Amino acid sequence: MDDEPQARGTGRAEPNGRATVGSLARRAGVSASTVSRALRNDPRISPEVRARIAALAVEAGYTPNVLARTLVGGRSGLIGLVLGPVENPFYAELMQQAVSQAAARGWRLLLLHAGPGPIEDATAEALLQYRVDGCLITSAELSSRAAAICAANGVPVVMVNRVAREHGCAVSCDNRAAGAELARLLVAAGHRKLAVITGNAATSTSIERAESFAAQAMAAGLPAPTIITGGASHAAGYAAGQAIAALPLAERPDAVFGVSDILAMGAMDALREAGLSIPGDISIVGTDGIGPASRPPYRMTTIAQPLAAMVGRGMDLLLARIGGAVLPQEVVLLRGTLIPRHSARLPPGMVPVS
Amino acid sequence: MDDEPQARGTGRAEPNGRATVGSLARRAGVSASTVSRALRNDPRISPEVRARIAALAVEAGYTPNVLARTLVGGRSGLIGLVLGPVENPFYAELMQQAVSQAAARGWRLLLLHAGPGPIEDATAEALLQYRVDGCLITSAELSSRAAAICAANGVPVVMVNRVAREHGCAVSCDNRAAGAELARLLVAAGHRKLAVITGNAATSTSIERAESFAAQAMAAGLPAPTIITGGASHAAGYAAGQAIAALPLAERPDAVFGVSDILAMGAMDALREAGLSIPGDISIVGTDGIGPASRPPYRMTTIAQPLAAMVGRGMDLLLARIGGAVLPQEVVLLRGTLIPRHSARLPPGMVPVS
DNA sequence: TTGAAAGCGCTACCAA
DNA sequence: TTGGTAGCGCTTTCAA
Repeated sequence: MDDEPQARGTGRAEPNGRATVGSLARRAGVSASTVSRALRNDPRISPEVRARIAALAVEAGYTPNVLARTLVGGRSGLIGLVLGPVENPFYAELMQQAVSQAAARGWRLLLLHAGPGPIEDATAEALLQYRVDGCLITSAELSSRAAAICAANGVPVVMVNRVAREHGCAVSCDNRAAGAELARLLVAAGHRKLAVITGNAATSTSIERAESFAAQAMAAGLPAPTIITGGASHAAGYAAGQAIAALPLAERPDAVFGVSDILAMGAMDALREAGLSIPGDISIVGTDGIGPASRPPYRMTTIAQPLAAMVGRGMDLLLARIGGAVLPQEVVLLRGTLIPRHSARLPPGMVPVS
Repeated sequence: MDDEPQARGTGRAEPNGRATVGSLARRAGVSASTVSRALRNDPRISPEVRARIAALAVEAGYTPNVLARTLVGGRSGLIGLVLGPVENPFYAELMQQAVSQAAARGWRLLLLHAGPGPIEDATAEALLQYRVDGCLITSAELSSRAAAICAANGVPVVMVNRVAREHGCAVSCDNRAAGAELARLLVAAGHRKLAVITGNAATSTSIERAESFAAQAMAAGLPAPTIITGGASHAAGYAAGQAIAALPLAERPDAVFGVSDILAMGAMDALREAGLSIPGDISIVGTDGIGPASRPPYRMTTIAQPLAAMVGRGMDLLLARIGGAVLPQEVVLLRGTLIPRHSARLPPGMVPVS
C-alpha cells in the first residue's frame, strides 16, 4: 500500500507533507488548541495571536483537513448526489444548479450515481463510508437498499422532481397543475382528440402529469386521451411518435402531450419524418423547460420547472434536517411556468414566446 | 454536536451511533487490531475468528469510516471532477462515463465544478481539504490557482479533451487529424469555399481543430477558410450561422465546419431559419459525436470522440500517478471516428449512416 | 495468531 | 486568553 516512494510535490513550506495545526503551533510557539481556535476565528483568541497565526497559515499554505475535522464529530460537508440519465438535459441542468448552490453553502457534492436505473448497492455504501450529511436524489428510484441505508442511519434524504414513496422529503413541480394547464390550453385551442405519451411508469412525475392531463380533458367533455407508452428518452418519444403516425387517420390525435420535453422532442422528430406538420397537423406540448426544447427545430410549448428554486428548497430541507433534528417529512410543490411556443396551436389571444 | 437528539432511525444493532472497529472488538471479545485485520482479510487471522467477525459486522451493519482510514495515511479514494458547461451534452456524457468508470475502480467522484469559467478559488481548496487522490479536469481551464494547488501538493491531474498548458497529463481526441479529415471530406465532396466557426479561443481543442482544418483546405489548393468567431454554446453557433447567412452571396461559404457539434447545431438552426437548405445550399460538419447531433433535425456529419476510452485512459494515467510515483507527464491522443450523415454533401461513394 | 500502544489531524473539555 | 489532555475510528508497528 504505502511502501511506494512518496513524491510529495515541490517546495511546500512544510518539507514533510502538508502543514497541520500541530506544525503551525510549533512554528508559532503556541499550542495546537490555540491554532485551532485562531483559525476558526474564536473570539477568545487575542487579535495579535490570531493575526500571527493567520499569516503563518497563509505562508505555509495550510489547508484544514476536513476529514479529521469530520472524524472528531462534526459534519462532513458532503452531500450525496444521485442523478438520472443525463441524456435528458434536465438532469444536467439540475446538476449544474446543485453544484453552484451547494458551493454557495459551503457544501461539496459526492457524485454517487448518474444514469438510468437505481444506485448499485456498492455505491450506496459509499454514502455511509464517506459520512455524507445528506442526500439529494433525482433519479428514477432510490434503490431500496440505499433507502434502507439512509433510513437506518439517519441520513436525511430529499428527492427532487420526484415524490418519495417511502423515506424522505421531496421537492417537485406541481405536476398535476401542469398536466391540467396543458390540457386546458389544448382544449381552448380547439383540439378535440388528445393523446399523451407516458414516461417511466414507476415515477410519480409521469403518472401525475398524465393523469391530471387526462382528467382535465375529460372534465372538458372530451373523450379520454389515447395513451401511448413512452419512456424517459428521446428514443422512446420517437418510437411513440412513429406509433402515432401509424394510426389510422380517424384515430389520429390532433394534439399530443409528452410528459417530458425530451419525450415530446422525440415524438416531434418522428411525426415530422412521417410527413406531418407541427402544429399544422398535430400540436405537441411537453413539460420541463429544458434548453434544447426552446430551439428552432422544436420551439416547444411547455411548462418550465423552476429548477433553481427547486434545488434551493431541496437544500433548505436538507439543511434543516442535517442537524439531526427530527422534522416531519415534507413535500414541497412549486408551480411551473407555462411557456407558449410554436409547437402547438394556441388559444385565441395567446402569443407565443420568441 | 452529539448532544442533539439523534434520530437514529430504526433498530440498528448499535444503539448509540454506528458500529465501529472498537464496538465490534468488544462484542467479539478480541482487540481492535484483530477486527481491523479480519475485516481486511489479513491472512494472519484465523479463519474462525475472521468468519465470526465478518458475521458480526454484517449483523451490526458495520461500514468502515473511510475518513478515518484516510487520516491514518491511506488514499481517500476520492477523485475531484471538474466539468465544463453541461449545456453541451458532451460534458454530460463524459460525466456519466466518469461516474461509472470511477465506481468500477472503487473510486468516488467529488464534484468540484460544473459550468463555464474556471473553478473558483474557494472550490479549489476543497480539493485539498478532502484530500482528493487525483483530479479529472474537462473544463475550459483549470484556474491557475487550482493548478498551483495541485502542483504544489503533488495531486495528479489529468485533463480530458484538453491539452494542459502547464501541469498535468492529458487525454484528448486527435483534433488535428479530425480537422484535417473533415476538410478532406468537404473538398472531396466538391466544396470550394469553406468556413470554420471557432470555439473558445483559449482551448487547445478549438485551436487545433480549426488550424488543421484550414491547413488541409489550403493544402488542397483552396483559399483560406473564412473564420467566424463562435464560442462554446448553441447560442454562439446560432449567432455565427446568422452572420454567415448575412454574408453577400459571393462571399457565402458552401461548407461550414463548427469545431464542436453543439456549435454546428446552432449554426444549422440559424441557416435554416434564414431560408437556406442543408446540405443543399450549405454543408455543415461538426465534431464530438454527441447524441442530439444524430437526431433527425441535424443528422450531423461529425467525428465522434471515443468518450469511454478517453475517460478510461484518463483514469489509468491518474491511477499510475496516485501511488506517488514520479512519472513523466503524458499526452494521450485517441483517434476519433468519422460518422458521415446527411448534414453535408458527401464525396462520391460515401454513404451516410442511418 | 493476537494484543497493546501510538498516532493520523483536529476539536472539545477542563484547567490555569 | 491560553494550554493540556483526551478522543473521534482506523491502521500499523512492535511485542507476546
